[in-house]
Amino acid sequence: MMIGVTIGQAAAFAGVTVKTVRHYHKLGLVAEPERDSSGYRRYGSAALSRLVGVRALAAAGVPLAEIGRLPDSGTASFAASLADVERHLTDRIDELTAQRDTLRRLARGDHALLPARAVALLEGMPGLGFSADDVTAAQESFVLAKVLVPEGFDDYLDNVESALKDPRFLALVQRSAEVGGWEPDDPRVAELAADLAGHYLAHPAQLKIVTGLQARTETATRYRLIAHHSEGPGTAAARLAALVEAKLRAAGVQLPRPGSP
Amino acid sequence: MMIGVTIGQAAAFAGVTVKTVRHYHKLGLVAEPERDSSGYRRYGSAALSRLVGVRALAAAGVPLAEIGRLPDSGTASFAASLADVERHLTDRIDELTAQRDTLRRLARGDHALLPARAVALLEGMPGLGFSADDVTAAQESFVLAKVLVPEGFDDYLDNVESALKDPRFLALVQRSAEVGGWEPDDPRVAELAADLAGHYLAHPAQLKIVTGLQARTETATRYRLIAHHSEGPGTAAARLAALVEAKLRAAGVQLPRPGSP
DNA sequence: CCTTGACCTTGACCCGAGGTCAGGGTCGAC
DNA sequence: GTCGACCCTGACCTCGGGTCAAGGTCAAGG
Repeated sequence: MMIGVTIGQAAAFAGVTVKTVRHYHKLGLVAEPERDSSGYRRYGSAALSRLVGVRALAAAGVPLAEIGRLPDSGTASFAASLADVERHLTDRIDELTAQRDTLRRLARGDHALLPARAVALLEGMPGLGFSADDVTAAQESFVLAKVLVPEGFDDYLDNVESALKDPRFLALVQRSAEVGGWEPDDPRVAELAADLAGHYLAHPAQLKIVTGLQARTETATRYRLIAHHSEGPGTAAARLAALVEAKLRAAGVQLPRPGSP
Repeated sequence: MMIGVTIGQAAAFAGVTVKTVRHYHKLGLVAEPERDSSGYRRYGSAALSRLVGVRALAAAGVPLAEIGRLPDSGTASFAASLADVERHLTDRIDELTAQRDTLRRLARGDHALLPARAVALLEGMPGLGFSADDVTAAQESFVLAKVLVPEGFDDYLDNVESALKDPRFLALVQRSAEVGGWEPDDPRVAELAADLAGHYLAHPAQLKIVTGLQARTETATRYRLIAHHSEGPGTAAARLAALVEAKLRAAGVQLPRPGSP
């Protein structure tokens, strides 16, 4: 007379796998039942009942460790424990919902989670004659500026927005975008550097694009990461930036120097 | 001239821990940057930019393995991958929400997720003179019946509901509930068994409480698990059940026997 | 020069809730 | 006696890092 069902049947009744039942035994959530002569576990009604109860709690999201410590069903502290689990569950749901919202922004091309104003600036660039690579480079610069100097980012966007309304500045920026294809010793580099420095010095409000961030960062390292982003060493772009900085310094503008604190 | 920032600074900028950055390197999500003379990693703007991008995706719930396989940002398949992740996220949110609902039912004393009718029956028991232990035993029997013979559970509840409207049957059930305190050889056991069997045979509709489940389960094992739940071997309850079954069988009622298939 | 404390290096083990694989024993049916 | 389905134990895998261990490097202060 075989008494009780085997582990496979018990698992099927409770809607779990055999492995799961053994796992519950190992964690002490369900007592190990008697074994028959061949060493198989045999489950009676009490064991099945316990297994179903544990399963109901586990399916409701109660962590297994919690189930092991749970007071008797029906008591007040039992209800309190469940309320605790429910809070935890709600937090997790809120977290995932926030993640999903973030993901939607990311998928909508709201690249790298920049604020709406920055996205608008980037989206206007192709209409002003900039290439897709230019847009990408500008976006990366925005991301870096936001990450490295978050408290100055809004002012930075203010400065860029108003400067781009000046057609002479816009023309200079457009010439600068072409520097990627030049040789470092191209004579146009020095010429453009002179024009840029001259423009900045003639329009102090626009000079703030360069100096505004620096006033906040204090450390040269961050400034250099932003200002010299996407310049390979020894390129025409690097030489252009160095020339402009030198000219501004010569005119008395304070700029961090490589290696200074 | 130290070029680039250290791992701690890069991690702080991206809002992650040092360990996390190294983890990303190990997974190949961010290329290992150059090392300085002392072997420290030095992060330039490109590496920082990449780190921030990876972080944005990870914070949006994209699995790290997915980030590694992700096509270039901006392409159609990139958006498709993100949509995939979003579906996954939504599924998880739905799952957790369902868990929370289940948990609320469990916490509200909606014991073991029985249907409303079963809960109503259990809640009516104390008013009929049953003890808390009796209610618990009945609840466990319900749970077992539901798990072992789900398709017959509704009919079973029908039978129990209508039988309990018969005051003579109710009186018998109340006497049966006291059997837990008796000795197995108590003369009242045989007396009660005779009364129970007589009542079942006189009221075939109520006999279905015993035979209805059996007609569906087919296997003796399941029937015995339900019918003989909460009877320790050698107790008065077990003897009572055996006597009732014997009398019913003698009257021609088909009941599974221990050991039959 | 030496120490102190903060930072960096690699490597190994830990969490939850089981899944999967390996190697072997047992059952009922043919 | 042999097949397929079931059972046994034990060890390793997941995922996104956290934590610990044991040691090297750096800048500042005495």
